[in-house]
Amino acid sequence: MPINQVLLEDRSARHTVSISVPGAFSLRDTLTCGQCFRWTQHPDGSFLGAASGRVCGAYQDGSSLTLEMDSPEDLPFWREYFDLDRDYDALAREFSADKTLAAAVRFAPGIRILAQDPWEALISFIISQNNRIERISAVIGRLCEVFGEPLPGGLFSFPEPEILATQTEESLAPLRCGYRTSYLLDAARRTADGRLDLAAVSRADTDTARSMLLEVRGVGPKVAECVLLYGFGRLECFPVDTWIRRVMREYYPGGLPDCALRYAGIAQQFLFHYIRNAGKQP
DNA sequence: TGCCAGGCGACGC
DNA sequence: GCGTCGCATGGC
Repeated sequence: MPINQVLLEDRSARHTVSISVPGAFSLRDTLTCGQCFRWTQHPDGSFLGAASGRVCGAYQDGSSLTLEMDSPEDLPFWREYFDLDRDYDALAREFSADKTLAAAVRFAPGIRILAQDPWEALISFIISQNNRIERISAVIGRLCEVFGEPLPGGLFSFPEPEILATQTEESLAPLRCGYRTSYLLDAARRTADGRLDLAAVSRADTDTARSMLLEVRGVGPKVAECVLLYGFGRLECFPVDTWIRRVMREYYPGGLPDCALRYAGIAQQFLFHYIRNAGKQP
């Protein structure tokens, strides 16, 4: 099975498992639909990425998903990360009560909501504001390379709050993230000194969690919603960016349909991908 | 060149 | 409370 060149060089230290996934699952759509920024695709079709200090090479062939991990004990972590144990078929049926949502699901039924690290999600979506996905990835890549720890496969960990908290606007300048630098510093310092307690956010009800995140400079309604959805698994949260605003104007002037509300965040990801990409293919 | 990007904070009213 | 504007950076 072709995983990727980088990892093959150090194969002895790695562990490969192939698992069966639902037919609709799409590794590619899941990793390239704009919810995460640290996976790269290799010419052989495999993906290489890191999350929570773990490295993963991933390759999909139909209903077979092959994961190359640091340790066999990481499998439960990656199952949860890729949300492999949720019944998305049932979800698709629920969503299909609405015509637009049904079309969005049909367009890319294999998208899954990744369970990302809260701290990484916070910083990533602060950087995402008024920015393009390619550039967000580039900035985060530099952030990890400069301030993270080296991992297998030439990757780097996401830098801890304590590391970023001791930086300055000058030392962060090489990231070229513009005016968001001060936001990033505020988030890091609050997290490092406990004014923002991500474990407490995790325990709190969603309204309380949201208000805790909104205290960070550079975190407004949209970023808070993204952090809750992608970092804390609050699947009812519904980030509204320029694309989703377009969807709302065009299809839902009266608000989201009832069938979307319970898992509005998942619906949002399908709609986001749909509005950005439908029509691009011939 | 101007416009826009997974927005937000400051400001004016 | 709501609308408008500036904001770094970079691609088209």
